[in-house]
Order: sequence, then C-alpha cells, then structure tokens
Amino acid sequence: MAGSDTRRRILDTALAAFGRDGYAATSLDALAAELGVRKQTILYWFPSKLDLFEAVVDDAAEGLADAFDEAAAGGLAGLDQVQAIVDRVFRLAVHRPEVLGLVREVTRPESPTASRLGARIRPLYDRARDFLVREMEAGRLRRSDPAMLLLSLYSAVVGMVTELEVQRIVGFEPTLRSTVMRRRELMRFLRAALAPEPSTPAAP
Amino acid sequence: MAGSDTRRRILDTALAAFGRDGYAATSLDALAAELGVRKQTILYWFPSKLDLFEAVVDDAAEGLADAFDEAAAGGLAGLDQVQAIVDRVFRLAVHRPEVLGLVREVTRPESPTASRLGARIRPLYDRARDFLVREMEAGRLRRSDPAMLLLSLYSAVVGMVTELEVQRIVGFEPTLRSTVMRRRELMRFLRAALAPEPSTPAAP
DNA sequence: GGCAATGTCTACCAATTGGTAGAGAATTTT
DNA sequence: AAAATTCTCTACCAATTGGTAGACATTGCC
Repeated sequence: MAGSDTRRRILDTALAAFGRDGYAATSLDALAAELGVRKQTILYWFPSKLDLFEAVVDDAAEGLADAFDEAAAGGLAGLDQVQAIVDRVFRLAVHRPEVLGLVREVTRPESPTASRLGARIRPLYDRARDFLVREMEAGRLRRSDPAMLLLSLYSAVVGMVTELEVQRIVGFEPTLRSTVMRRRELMRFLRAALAPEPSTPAAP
Repeated sequence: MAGSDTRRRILDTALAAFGRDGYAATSLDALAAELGVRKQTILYWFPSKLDLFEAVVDDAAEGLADAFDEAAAGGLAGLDQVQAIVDRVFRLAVHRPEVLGLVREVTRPESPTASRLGARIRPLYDRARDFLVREMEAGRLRRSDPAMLLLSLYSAVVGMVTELEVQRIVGFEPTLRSTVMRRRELMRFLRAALAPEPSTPAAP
C-alpha cells in the first residue's frame, strides 16, 4: 500500500507547486523531480495534468472545509464564533500560504476550474451565510449584507497573505510582529463592523 | 514611424495577456496571433520574452504613477486627498483590471521581477508615506502607522477587483450596483479609520 | 535613381511540454 | 509456487516553446 502514500505525496507537493508557481509554470517533469519519481508515476495516479490540478483543488477545498468545521465545532455564537473561524483560517493561511496561492490561481478571470472550486466552496459559503443571517436575526450581530461581509472577510484574509510579499517588494522584511499587528487590526475592524450595539463611548 | 506604433500595441496587448493569463501561460505565438503579426516582430522590438515582460511591468508602473500624479495634482489635503487617490486608483482597477492582474502576477513569492516592480513603485510608496506623515502631524489625519495603512489600502483595492471573480465563482454575477456598494463601504471604513476626531454621535 | 536604415516576414532549430506504450519489479491472491 | 494485480520504470512521440539567421519589402535621404 505504498502506492496510496505516493498519491498523497503527489497531491501535497503539487499543491505547493501549483500554489507557489501557478498551473502553467509547473511542469510534470519538475514536479516529478521534486518528488524523486518519474513523471509517468504521476500520470499513473492522475491521468492528466488537468486531472491532477482538479484533484489538488478538491483536496485544498476539503482542507478549508475541515478548518471551518474544526472552528465551528466549539458551538460558539455571535462574534466569538466569527473570531474563532477567522483565527483558524488565518492560521491556515499563514503557515500554509500555498493554499491561498492556489485560491489566487483559481480565481483568475478565465480559469476553467473556477466553477469547480465554486462547487466545492459553495456549501461552506452557504453555511457561513446562514450562520450570519441567523445570528443577525437573534440580535447577536449587527444587521448588514451577509454576502458583502463574507467578501470583506475573504479579501482581508487573502490580502493579509499577499501583503507579506508586497511588504517584501516595497523593501522591508515582514516581521512576525507586523503580522500579529495586522491580524489584531483586522479583528478590531470586524468587531467594530459586527458588534450588535454601536459601542458607547468609554467611561472611566 | 508605424513601427513605434507597433511597439505600443505590443505593450498594450502584452499587458492585457500577462495580466489576464500570467507570464508562463502567455506564449509569444499566441500574443502575435492576437496582434495579427508574427512572433519575430515581437522579438524584434523586445529581444526576449522576459525583456518584454519587464517592459510591460515598467509600463504598468508608469501608468500607476500617472494615475497618482493626476489625483495628487488637485492639491487637496487630508481625507479629501486620500479619497481622490483611492477614487482614481479604483477607477483604474475597475476598467483596466489587467493592471491589477499584473501586480498580482508580479507579487508571486518567487517572481524574479518582484524587485523590479519594487524599484518602480518605491518612489510612489515613499511619496504616499510622506504625505500621510505630514498630514498626521498637521492634525488633518488621525495618527496611525502609515505603512500599515498603505497596506490596508492596497489590500482593499486589489481585493475589490479579485472579489469580482470570487463573486462569480460563488454563483452570482457581480453587478455594477454591488461594485458601487463595495467602494462606498471602503470609503466609509477609511473615513472612520482616518478622521482626526472620533466622530461625535449625530444630533438631529 | 541609388542606398542605407527600418521593420516585418519565412524558414529553421534545440529544448521542453504533456502524453502513450509497454516492459519489469514487487506484492497479493489463489 | 503460479498467477494476477499493483506500481514504477524506460523508451518514445507529436506539439509547442522561446529564439536565431537571414531574405524581402518599405521608407526616407542624398
């Protein structure tokens, strides 16, 4: 049963490569070399490069879904639940940036796999949306457009990862401290946008 | 002098193609076909594909700089100036998304042209930073970390464009209305984050 | 009209690409 | 132990890639 281990390794390495370099810039030969295996072994497990990519997308979507499930398992409500999920996705995004890189790759305007990722992500999206609507109606979250809110969250998380590279481009190394600061800033923004009551001025 | 017109056309078409499909997925042959010209014509004007890409990056950076200049020419101060620039960049991003696509392409973790874009963008960044610091010291903007603020702005604008595709993936066509709403939301956020005084509760 | 520069083309080329065919181990089943 | 299945390999292949060499046309200059 060493085979299914090979399959697993191919998926992981391919996820990293596709997420880092993109689909077109990743060749099966290079991938195989990185795996210490021949290209034909990859083509044995996945009949074509596109099949491999789709499997990788499915795999990544599953990983995302698991992260959500884990964060939702606590049975929290309102803002606490929101924060738990954001924390979890954030953690994933920071120490496995390839996943976000893959999302970025798939969200290219003409990507043929876009609809595929859409199908995989859609249930997550619906769940999140239902949750928000429910909590808003229960008065635990401020009323707002849930779709817009979810887009903001997506943008904030993806932006965070991307910004690390932009920081580097602009000339300074991204530090752990700056990352932590950014996350705190995001949380502050979310609380402000979502807290059910307009926060009353602090009294001493 | 039809030649330099060709050069211009190559640059424009290449910007669109690189921004849409990425560097690796854009072949010189395809580009030439789109231009109604032979590949060798492209290689006459730009000695290699990488040279072409670098020229495109420079060109895009110049376009961004021009947009900034134009928005800064009004000589506004404080929040008004911020809003003018955001409006301008936003406009560019919405009706020429390839430019943002190119930025996204260049900000890949391993991109060899990252430092190149960095060098071109750096002056813009410094100018923006100086402006923010100056206005903060003059009391026209609330004090905060200018670098962080700029990253937020970048993330918000890039996110806006990306989200159009994500919306589509999740299943509904992005409407003009939703785009306008998103921009308004961003502006509201910015004003809240930057207004020098915590806004006093509205009195009737 | 001759001539040089400019610009676009045709004709190739070596390397790389994703993919096929099938041999040969290794492992499992009988 | 024989047979069948599972897995990885070597050997190719056609198509596409970025790039070179040089012919051919067009234009502006003398």
